[in-house]
Amino acid sequence: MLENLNKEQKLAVTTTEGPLLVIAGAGSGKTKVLTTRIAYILEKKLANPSEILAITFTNKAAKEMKGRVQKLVPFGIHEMQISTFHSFGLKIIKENYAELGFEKNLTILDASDSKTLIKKILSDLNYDTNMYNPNTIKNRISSCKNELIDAKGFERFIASAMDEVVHKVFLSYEKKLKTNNSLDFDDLLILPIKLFENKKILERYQKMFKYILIDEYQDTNEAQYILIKKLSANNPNVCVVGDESQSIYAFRGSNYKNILNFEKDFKNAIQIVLEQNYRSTQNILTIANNVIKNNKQRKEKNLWTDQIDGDEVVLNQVQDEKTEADYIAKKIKELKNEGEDLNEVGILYRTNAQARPLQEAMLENHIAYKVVGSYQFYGRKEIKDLLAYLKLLYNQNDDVSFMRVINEPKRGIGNKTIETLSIQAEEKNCSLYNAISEGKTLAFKETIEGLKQISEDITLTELVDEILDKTGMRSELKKENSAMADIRLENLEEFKSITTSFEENYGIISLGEFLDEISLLVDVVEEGEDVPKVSLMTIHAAKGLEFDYVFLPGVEEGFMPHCNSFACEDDIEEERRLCYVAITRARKQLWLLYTKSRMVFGRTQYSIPSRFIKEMELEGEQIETVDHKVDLNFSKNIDKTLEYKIGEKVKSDKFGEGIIVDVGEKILTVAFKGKIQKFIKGHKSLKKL
DNA sequence: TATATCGTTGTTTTT
DNA sequence: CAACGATATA
Repeated sequence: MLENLNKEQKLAVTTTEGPLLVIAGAGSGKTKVLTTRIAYILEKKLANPSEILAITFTNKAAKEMKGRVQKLVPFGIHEMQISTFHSFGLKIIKENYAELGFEKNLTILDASDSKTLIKKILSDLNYDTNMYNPNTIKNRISSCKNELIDAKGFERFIASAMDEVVHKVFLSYEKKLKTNNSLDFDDLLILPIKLFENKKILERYQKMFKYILIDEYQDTNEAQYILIKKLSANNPNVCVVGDESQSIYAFRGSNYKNILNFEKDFKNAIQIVLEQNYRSTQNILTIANNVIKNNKQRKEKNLWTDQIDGDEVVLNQVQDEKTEADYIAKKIKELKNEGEDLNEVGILYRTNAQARPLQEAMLENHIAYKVVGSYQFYGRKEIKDLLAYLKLLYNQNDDVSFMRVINEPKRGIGNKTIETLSIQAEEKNCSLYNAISEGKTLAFKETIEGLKQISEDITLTELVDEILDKTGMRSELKKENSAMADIRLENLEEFKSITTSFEENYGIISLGEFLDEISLLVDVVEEGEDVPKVSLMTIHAAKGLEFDYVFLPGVEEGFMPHCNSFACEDDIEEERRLCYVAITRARKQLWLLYTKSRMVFGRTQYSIPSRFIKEMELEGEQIETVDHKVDLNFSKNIDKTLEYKIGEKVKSDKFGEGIIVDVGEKILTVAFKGKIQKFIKGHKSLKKL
C-alpha cells in the first residue's frame, strides 16, 4: 500500500494519531495520500468504516475519492461517510429535523429558487427591484449566513439604507424558509452547527467518528470551519489537506487563513509539506511558481519536479475572441491528428460567458466537446416545472415550487388570485397551499392531494407519468402540437430515464431521497457515449482536475484578474491564485492567449494583456503572435443559401429529429430528445424537414 | 387573465 | 447581447 509513496506522503498516511496538516502543492499526490490514509486506517483496524468521515467540496471529488478508496479496500465502502460538506449537513439535519423545528419533508431551494423567493419578498415589501438588486441582496444574506450571522444579529451591522433593506428581507426570507419547511444551501452548513448547541446531540456525532479527513481545507468558510471544530472538539484525529495557493472561493466566504491557523487551532498539530509535483513539466511549474510568488500572504513552499523541461509554454496574442477560439480549435485538431486523446485537452476560462465562441469553434471544426458544470438539462423550463411538482408533492409548504406550478399549465389563476391567496396565507401565517379555501385553486389542491394519495403505491417513474397526466402538463403540450412542444414532451420522457436509472441503482427510491440527491447534484450524469471530448469549463470547476494539454483564453486585464477585483489587493491575490490553479492543471503543454480586442457586453473593447503574464517571466522566443485570421477551410460542406427560423423542424444523422431553438450568426441551436446540440448553419449533417 | 412587444439593465467565480 | 420586467392590447 505504501510502496508507491514518497517519504512525505508515507508520513502523511501513517501519522494517524493527532491533528495533521498536510500542505499539498498542486499535483503533489493529495488525493492519493487521503485515500491511502483511509485504507491504512482500516487495514490497521484503527477504526471501523463507519467511524471515518471524509469531507470534500464537490460531488465530483467525493465520487472520485469513493472510487479510489474502493480500489484499496477489500469490502464495500457504503458504510463510510465520504461526502461533501453540504450533503453531510443535509444528512444531519434530516436526522434531527424536529429538534430544529422543521417537519419531516424538507425541500431544498437551489440558487435560482432563492432568488425567486427574494424577489417575491422585495415586491411584497414594496421595494423597487431596480433599486435593490435581488442578486446583491441574496449574496449579502448568503455571506452573513456563512459567517454565522443570523437575521436578527445582522441588525448591529446596519450602516446604510441598503443594509436596512437587506435586514428586512433577511428576516422575512428566514421566516419564509421556515414556514415553507425548506432550506437553502447555506442552511445545510449552519443548521447542523445550531443543532450542535445541544450537547447531547453534539456528543452523539462526536462519538460517531474516530477519524476525520478534510480535503481542500483552504476553501473552508467560517461555517464549515466551526462545524469541523465542534465535531472534533474531543477528537484529535483530524487530518486536513490543502494548499493556500489554491484558495479560490473567498467570494463564498472561504478563508485560507483557516489553513494558516491550523496549528494554532489544533494543539500539537504536525505539519507535512508535499512539494514534489508529479504532474507538470518543469516549464509549466516554473511559470506557476513565478506567478504565485507575487502573493504576499502564503506559506513558503516551492514546487519542484524531476520531470524534463518539456514543451515550452506558448503565449499568443490574437485579434479577438473569435480568432482566439479558432486558434485553439486549430491546435486541438493538430493534437488530434498526432493521435492525442481529446479527453486530455481542457479549455479553461475565467467567466462562463467566454464559453460561447469557444463552443462555436469546436462545432465548426467538428471537435467533440463537453461543457462541464452547465445546467443545460435541469435548467430547462419543463424540467424545472416537473421538479417543482415533485417538490410540492413532497412538501406542500414549499411556496416557491407552489408559485412555479400553480398556473402551469394555464389554469386561469393569475396575479389577482395569487395576491388574495398571499394575503390569506400571511394572515393565517401558513403556506400558500394551506391557505387555499376556494375557487380554481381548490381544484388544483385536489389534484395535488390525489397525486399524493397514489404516490404511496407506485414507483417514482410511474409517479412522474401520473403528474404529467393529472396536472395536464402532457395534454397541454400535446394540444399545442408545435415542434417545441414535442421537444418539451420528449425532455419530460427523458426525465423518466433519470428516475429509472436512480431506481436501478438504489432499488426503490423514495421521492424524498430522490429530491435530496438531485438537489445537490450539478451535472447530469453522462450517458455512455465513449467519444473522447475536449472539456470546456471555468477555472473554478477545473480545480482538482488535470489535463495533458491546457488552453487558457482571455489572459487579460479585466478577465484574469477580473475587473471586479481591481480595487482590492486581497482580491487581486485571489485572482493570482486562480491563475496559478489554471496553470497547474496542465501536465504536458500550456497555451496562454490574449486578444487585441474583445466583445464585452455587446461592445468591442480593446484588451490589455494580464499583469500576470509579466509575472510569469516567460522568455522571448515563447511568445508568438497570430495577426491574421486563422484559416480553417471548412466551408466546402456548407450551404450558405439556407435560412433558418426558430421552431423549425430539422433532422440530424446522429441525433434524429429536432427543433431549432436559437439562430445565431453562424450557429444553430437545436433541441433533441434529452439534449441540446449546436450546429453550423447550412452544414450537410443537418437537414431541414 | 393571457400574450406580445418594447425597453432596460446588468456579468465573476459555486455548493 | 440576452434576459427580464413593465406596459399595452386582446
